[in-house]
Amino acid sequence: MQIGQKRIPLKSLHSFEAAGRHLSMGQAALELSVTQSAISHQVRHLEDQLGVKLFDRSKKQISLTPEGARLFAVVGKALEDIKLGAMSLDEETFAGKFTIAAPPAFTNLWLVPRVGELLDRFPDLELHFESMPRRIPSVLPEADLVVQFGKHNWPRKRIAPLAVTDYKPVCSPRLLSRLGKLSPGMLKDHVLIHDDDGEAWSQWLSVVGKEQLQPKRHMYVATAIDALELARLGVGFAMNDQIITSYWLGTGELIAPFRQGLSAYDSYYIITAHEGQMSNIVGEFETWLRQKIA
Amino acid sequence: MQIGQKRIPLKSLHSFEAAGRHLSMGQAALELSVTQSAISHQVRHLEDQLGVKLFDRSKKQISLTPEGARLFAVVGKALEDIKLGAMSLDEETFAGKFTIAAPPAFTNLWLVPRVGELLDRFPDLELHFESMPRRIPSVLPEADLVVQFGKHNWPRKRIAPLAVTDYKPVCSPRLLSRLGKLSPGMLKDHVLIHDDDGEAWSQWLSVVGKEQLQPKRHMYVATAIDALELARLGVGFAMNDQIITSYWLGTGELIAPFRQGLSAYDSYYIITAHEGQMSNIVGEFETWLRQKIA
DNA sequence: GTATTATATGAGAATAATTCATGACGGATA
DNA sequence: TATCCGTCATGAATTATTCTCATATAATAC
Repeated sequence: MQIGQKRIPLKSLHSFEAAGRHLSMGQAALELSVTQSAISHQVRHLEDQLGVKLFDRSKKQISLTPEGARLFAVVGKALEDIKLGAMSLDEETFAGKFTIAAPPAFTNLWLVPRVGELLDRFPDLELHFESMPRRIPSVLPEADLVVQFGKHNWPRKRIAPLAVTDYKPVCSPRLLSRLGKLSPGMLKDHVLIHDDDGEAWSQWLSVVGKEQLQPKRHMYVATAIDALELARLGVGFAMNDQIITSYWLGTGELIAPFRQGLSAYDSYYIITAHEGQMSNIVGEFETWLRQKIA
Repeated sequence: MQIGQKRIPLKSLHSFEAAGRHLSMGQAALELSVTQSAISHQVRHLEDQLGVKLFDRSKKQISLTPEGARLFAVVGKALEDIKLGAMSLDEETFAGKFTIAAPPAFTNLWLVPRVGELLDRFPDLELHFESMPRRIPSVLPEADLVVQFGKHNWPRKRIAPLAVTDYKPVCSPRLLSRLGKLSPGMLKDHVLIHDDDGEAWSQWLSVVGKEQLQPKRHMYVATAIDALELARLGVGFAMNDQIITSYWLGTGELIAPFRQGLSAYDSYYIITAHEGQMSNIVGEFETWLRQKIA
């Protein structure tokens, strides 16, 4: 496929997006203050460039093809991002405010339990916690300091390793006590809980030589918080790193039944502005983070 | 500010992005196979439209202004998304998959505890849970059924009320036992925990006639999960609806010390495809949801 | 079948992007 | 400080793209 070699005609995306939203070229034309003909030409041009039919025109009303629908979702979001980004360019930022963005599970299971300390350590700050999804989003959240999982570089930002992970399966002790034998093979009778697209489990299974294993069932959640909660309730086996699981391992509500882990699966990184442009608070905060996580 | 009224000249973004990446218009020109002049014109055009200087040209090498840097981050990733989206247009989607998107706290504190039932009730589905942030995002997550907080309409989707909320402050019983008197005024000595921009608390305070109240401190988190966790740990008072708080109220780890609530603050809604295009499973799932939540 | 509504199409007009030729400016060099 | 070099800016001319206009075509409803 040669798509992607070519540059996408960005301008036609405006027409495509409007047409997709209204499911009507006429409406789209109205919104953009051009003629229906212009929309038609633009959409056609885009289809030609991509080599994919985007709309079905067989009926009276157009409808998105599956390909069109997927592109529409992506483009809609991207355009919205751009618009919002462009609109907020000249906004000022309040000084006493400090925002840290981190993966939800990191926030919930690592940061939140340490908030007491944090409030004491930085008594003058108004603290804001934001989400930094594990599936790395298209736009870096606006934050003074971002903790992200995975070595993804952002233009004009500094990235620094924070901590390496040790991925291991975890489950409820109750689930385990029912079973005598303890081998990876037994997972075939259980539910595997994923908070990614299956990558972590698949890697782990191949490390223990069971890449062909078919579990009783798969279940996919959006955050590690949910994955661990499901595991804690005895639904099945989750797979996560120690920074996050240690909270429940500590209380005894989860156990890690297998010794084998994925020690080099991926790491946590810190994203900040570059040295020069970085405020002192950010540096202090980073130091605090590193001390506590060590 | 009138930015945003105008449509952004998408085509110039290509030039801007390349120039920002190389920090050189000449390089950018080379990459895009045009002349340096073309890049210069385009960047200038973009700056004019946005009314913001994007580059500093005082030195020998151009550099992004703070505004330029922010736009660059947004645009860079948005363009990448579009490119990737366009390239992967002809991939297939798997049928036995059922995705439900809901606010993180709803997923974690309402859905997850009922997953056992859910797995029994729908034994043949591969369940996926996605996030639907409370601050309603620009693009509806791709899901068969979305639970959202607030009556926000989406083009070509069906919206139906699911449940009304009853917002009340909650805190740890430990926090409360230290205090004798129980009046909204005492909140001035405590930390207020927000999972929005302060709206819920501000409304509640005005209902109890304390709109002027200055608490000891404010603290902002991205999800209700974190807010409730902080409350549970005794950090301060969170403010949430009963569907979500009932989990911890049930275990006794949180209490709702004030009788006064915000009963009409906002509601949960279900977003699905319209009747015609909706699969049976979605209908069954919705029925299950409604029965359980009643 | 006819009216109606919606999209497609081709040619020309309008607009926008690009080039070309040149100017301007900062930094390096001697 | 004069000169050179590399980089970006600018205006007019050129080229390419986008849009409109006037119809054509197709599906639907009556």
